[in-house]
Amino acid sequence: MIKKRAAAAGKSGKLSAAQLQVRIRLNVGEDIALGPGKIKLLRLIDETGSISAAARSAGMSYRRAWLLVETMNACFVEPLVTTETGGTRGGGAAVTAMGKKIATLYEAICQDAESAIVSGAKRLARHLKSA
Amino acid sequence: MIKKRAAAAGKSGKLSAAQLQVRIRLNVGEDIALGPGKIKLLRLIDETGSISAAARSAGMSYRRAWLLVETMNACFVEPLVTTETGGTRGGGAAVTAMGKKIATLYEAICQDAESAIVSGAKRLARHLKSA
DNA sequence: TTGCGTTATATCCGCAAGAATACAGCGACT
DNA sequence: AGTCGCTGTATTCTTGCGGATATAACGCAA
Repeated sequence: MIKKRAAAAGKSGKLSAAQLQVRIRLNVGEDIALGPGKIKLLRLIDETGSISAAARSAGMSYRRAWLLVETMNACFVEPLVTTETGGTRGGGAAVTAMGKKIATLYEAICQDAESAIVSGAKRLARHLKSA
Repeated sequence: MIKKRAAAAGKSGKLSAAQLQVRIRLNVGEDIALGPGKIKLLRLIDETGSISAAARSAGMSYRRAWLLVETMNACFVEPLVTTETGGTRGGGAAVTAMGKKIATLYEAICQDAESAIVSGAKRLARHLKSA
C-alpha cells in the first residue's frame, strides 16, 4: 500500500524537507474572513486588475476566486475588492485602500508570529527523523 | 449536525465571535508531522490510554486516529505513542516521554505565536463587520 | 448593432477524503 | 478453551468540495 499522492506537490514544492509553517486565519462565525489563500488572491487581483486573471494566475477556478472575494467583502465593514462589469475590457476588479491595508496588516502579523516561533521551531525540528 | 467548533477555545486568549486563530503545522515532506488535530489526539490518548477511546472522545473514526498516530510516529526519531495488543483490557496506547515533550513544546510555540499577534489582531478585528 | 471580455450565478459531475464496516491477531484473565 | 476489548489492516460506501460548464448582464468600441 503505497501512497501515490505526490502529484499535488506542484507549486508548493519549494518546501525544504521539514518546515514549521504558521497559518493564520481570521474566523468570523462560520466563515473564514481571511487566510493565506485569500491574501494571495488579494495580491494577485491588485496586480492583474481582474478576478479571473488572478484566478488563472493562482491556478484556481474563477468560481473559487469569486467565492473567496465574496466572503472577504461580506466579513469586513468595507469591501476589500470592488468590481465593475462591462466597459472596454469587459470590466475588472480592484483592491480598495482598505483591502491593501488589511493585506499589509495581515502579512505583518504573520511576520511577527513567525519570528516569535523560530527558536521553538528549532528545538522541535531537532527530533524529526527526516531533516 | 451541529459543528462544535468552540471546543478549542480552552485556555488561550479569547477574542469573541471573531477570532484570529494561529494554526501551526510541522510539515515533513508530504506528511503533516504535527498539527492542532494531532496534538489534541495526543492529549486524549494520554488521558484515556487507548487510541480508540481517544478517537471516540474526539469524535473521529478509529481509522483516522490510527492514521494520525502512524504519521506522527513515522516522522519523529522516536515514537510519540506506543501501543500494545491483547492483555486484560485488550491492549492500549500510551504517550511516550518524548511524546509529552513534543506536545508541551508545540503548545509553548503556539502560545508564543499567539501572544506575538494580539496587538495586530486587535487592529485587524477593528475592521470586521461582525463582533 | 454586433462583438468582446469580464462579472455574476446556477447546475451538473467526478473524485478523493473520510466514515462505515468487516475481520484477523493478540494476550491476560476466568 | 473461551471471552473480551483493543490494535492493525483491507475493503466498500458515502458525501462534500471543487472543477467544469453554461448562461445572462453589462458597457464600451468599432
